[in-house]
Amino acid sequence: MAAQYSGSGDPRRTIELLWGVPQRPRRGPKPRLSIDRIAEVATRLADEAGLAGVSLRRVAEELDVTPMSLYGYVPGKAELLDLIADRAYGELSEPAPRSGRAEAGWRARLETAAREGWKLYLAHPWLLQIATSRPLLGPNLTAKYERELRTVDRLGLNDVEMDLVVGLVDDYVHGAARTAVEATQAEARTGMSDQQWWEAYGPLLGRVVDPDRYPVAIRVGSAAGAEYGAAHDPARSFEFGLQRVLDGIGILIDSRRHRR
Amino acid sequence: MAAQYSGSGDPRRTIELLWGVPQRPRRGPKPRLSIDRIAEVATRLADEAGLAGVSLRRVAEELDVTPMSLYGYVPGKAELLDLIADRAYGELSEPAPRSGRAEAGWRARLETAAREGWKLYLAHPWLLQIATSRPLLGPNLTAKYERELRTVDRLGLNDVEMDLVVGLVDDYVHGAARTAVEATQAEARTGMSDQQWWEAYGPLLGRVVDPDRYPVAIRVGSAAGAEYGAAHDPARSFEFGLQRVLDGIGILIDSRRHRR
DNA sequence: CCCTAATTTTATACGGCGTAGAGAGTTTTG
DNA sequence: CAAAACTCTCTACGCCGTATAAAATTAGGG
Repeated sequence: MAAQYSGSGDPRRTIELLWGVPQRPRRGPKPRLSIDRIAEVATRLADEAGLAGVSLRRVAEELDVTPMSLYGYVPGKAELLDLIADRAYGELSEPAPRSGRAEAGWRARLETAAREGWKLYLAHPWLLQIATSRPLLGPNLTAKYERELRTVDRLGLNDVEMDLVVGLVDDYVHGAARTAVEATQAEARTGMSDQQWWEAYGPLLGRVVDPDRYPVAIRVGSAAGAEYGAAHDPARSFEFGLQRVLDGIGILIDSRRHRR
Repeated sequence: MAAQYSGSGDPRRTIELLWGVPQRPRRGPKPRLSIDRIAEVATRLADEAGLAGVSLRRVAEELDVTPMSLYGYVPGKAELLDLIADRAYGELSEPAPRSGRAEAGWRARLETAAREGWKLYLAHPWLLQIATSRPLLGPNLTAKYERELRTVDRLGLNDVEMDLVVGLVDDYVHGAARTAVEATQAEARTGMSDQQWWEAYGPLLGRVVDPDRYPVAIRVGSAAGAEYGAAHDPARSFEFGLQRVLDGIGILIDSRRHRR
């Protein structure tokens, strides 16, 4: 899988598309489709078969329509992907109201936000592959940013630090989710469990690897494999890493608090 | 760009390919190419034009050969991508010798390892898009794992914790590098600087966004934008996040040390 | 009411992709 | 020197995104 192209067309149209600016038709035949139905189908295809399963031709077929007719609704594939990405972020909950006293629960709130992102990526793994260069800036991704910022508002951090903290958590969640999804998909694609795979090809690997070159890797790899019952335990890795990240953020927040 | 497929073929062949197990030809004409030359060209194309710029047809053309002839060296495109990925990881330095006293410098060592990964991803952004489901397990990625594990060996962490710590750092570096690369490529693709982009489309965005819904995002976004002189400052974000991650890991290491 | 302008939808086509299959050419072995 | 083993080429299939032009459909203005 590869990060997919995105947003190559006219940004003006893209923005209008994402934010649902109504279009102005008067004269011609009434449209048989809607942007929503198109996005819905594209999302379903992506969920079922990954981004590779989303082609304009397939989407059109599902809607009983010529491929080219989609271009009346969407400037191109890149914009369609942007659209379904932002829609997917819309599955996240709305921002909690801004509470008065923020001090207490920042960690629980930030943790919840991170876990929601994690779950979303596992539910729609293709999200991880959609390149959001030019930060997408759809309504739902913006809402996610807003929600995450609120978890660290009024803690003594300045605005730039808030942005950095949120960026750190997002980067970590994205990276961890990617690892998890790849582990999952490997099993789905090869039809072998981790254990089967290692039984089948471990010996071959053993014959080819020089153990003197990778002593720690071999030791740790086996220990981890034994403990997980697999090569990885993505959920556990995520939780472990999240706690460390939050610990690190906690140090920063404490230092800012004591300074006041 | 999309996370690209990887490793769909026979794992046996893939492993042999990655680890350079010599093939056994006796009879036929001598090969006009080599796996190395093919990988070299593919890497160059990826560096120049991203993964999308790598096609077997283009690689073949560069080598003055029919596309199909490549199949004599490589089982398919997926394996070729696996191959150039592992080769790229080979640009990283060799593992430092395992020092006797490890206690002191774990933080500097881990920091260096993280920064090397970061630099590698910026040098070969397509690495971020190659899906390493079935953890690739080439010699150079294994060496990277070994090297990173050694930075946290003999600090009181058990083997599983060492694996988790290294995984955390890798996930974070990957996520942060992805963000950085996307920001960079956005500028390259649109031919507009961040500033130009915002000047051109900011007003449109302002007309379409409900400011009551995103108060904190708007405040923080502007503050961050003003400070960075752009929408993001990826290098600064990376350094900031890395320090927080290391702080968090430090807490864990301290707690384990005191327990002994 | 009908013609015309605006709009949607279709048909066809181009150039790209990965790779299957069959055959031609080349080298070594018995 | 023939045959086996191997490399390489040719052709072809079914995908892809989308450019272009023509056909079908609707609404407004005279």
